[in-house]
Amino acid sequence: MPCPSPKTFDTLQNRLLDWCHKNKRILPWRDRPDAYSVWVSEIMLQQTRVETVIPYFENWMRLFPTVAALANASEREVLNAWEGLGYYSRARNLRQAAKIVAGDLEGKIPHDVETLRKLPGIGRYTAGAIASIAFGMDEPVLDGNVKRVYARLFDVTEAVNSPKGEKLLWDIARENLPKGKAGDFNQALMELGATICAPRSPRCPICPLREMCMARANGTQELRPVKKLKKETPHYIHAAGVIVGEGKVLLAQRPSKGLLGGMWEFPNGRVDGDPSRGVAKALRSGYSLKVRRKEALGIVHHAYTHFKVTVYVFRCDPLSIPENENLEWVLPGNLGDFPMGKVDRQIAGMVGR
DNA sequence: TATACGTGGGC
DNA sequence: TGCCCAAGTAT
Repeated sequence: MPCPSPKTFDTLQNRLLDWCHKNKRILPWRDRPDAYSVWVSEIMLQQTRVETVIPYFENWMRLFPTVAALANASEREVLNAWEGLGYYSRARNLRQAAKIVAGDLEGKIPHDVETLRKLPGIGRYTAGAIASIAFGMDEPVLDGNVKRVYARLFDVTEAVNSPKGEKLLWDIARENLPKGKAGDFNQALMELGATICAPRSPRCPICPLREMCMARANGTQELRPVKKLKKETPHYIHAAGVIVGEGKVLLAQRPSKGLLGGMWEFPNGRVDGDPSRGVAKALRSGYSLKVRRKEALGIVHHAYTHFKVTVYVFRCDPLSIPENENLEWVLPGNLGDFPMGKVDRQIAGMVGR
């Protein structure tokens, strides 16, 4: 009987695991094997770069070191810690989920994907990531990195953001999962996608999967993944009021759902023509505020995912302000206590100048 | 099933 | 400058 050659073990899984063991980046959550750290990092990393997440993760762990600490924190504290990270429903969902774990699950984070997925903010990807990385379960993950790696490696021509493409890729991810090593393998796949198999200019010459990728895909790598295109974003004109009375400015809290849910803002609204003519009307129709426009304070441009805005900012005098729990007079020095999106944080910087 | 949801960096 | 992209989820 012939002796098995080393090539016998030279599988996709072994190549990737071996490469990752030698080349993986040092990341703060990788020093913390506890499930809560994995959970928090996975939520923060959704649609967000590693370099952006690192300082937020470290600060978060100082403020909310355990599930119980997070469950006992206020929404305001949590949103303040999240400010600047974007997709703020992640923060509110994470806090809600922590309350469920602390209150209904004896403080124990579920090990299985079915129970994990019942928690707000945990979808198919995150459930697989927590189950495999934190608890050693044999569960696949499929994120943007894994989609790209597999789309190139297996020359997937179906759009990766179509239902058919997603189903195909989840099947591929499950079929290729090495039993007992799912956590390390999933991370290796994502690490490869992030550092070698990049969206643009993939570093194929130094890829550990080069031979098998070339053998299967034969030069189509740069054409993958295929994506359905998205539509263009509209551009809106807004007017915002810095309403000053008795040394304080008026802030409004946004509804808990939708854009910047639960965050605070300077009252503002969309205007059609000249912003200086439209500002008072916009604040009256949007907030029932009656104000008199004074001087212009500045202009803020911003691009959200689905639209762009140009915001004209005016100082205003209050004429009639309703009693409303979503409205609050704030000393300029205390504006930092109120979680805000980027646009309103910039406007806050204009106050007092 | 398509769309909404933030922000920052690269080219 | 403008567009693409990034460890997705909820509705």
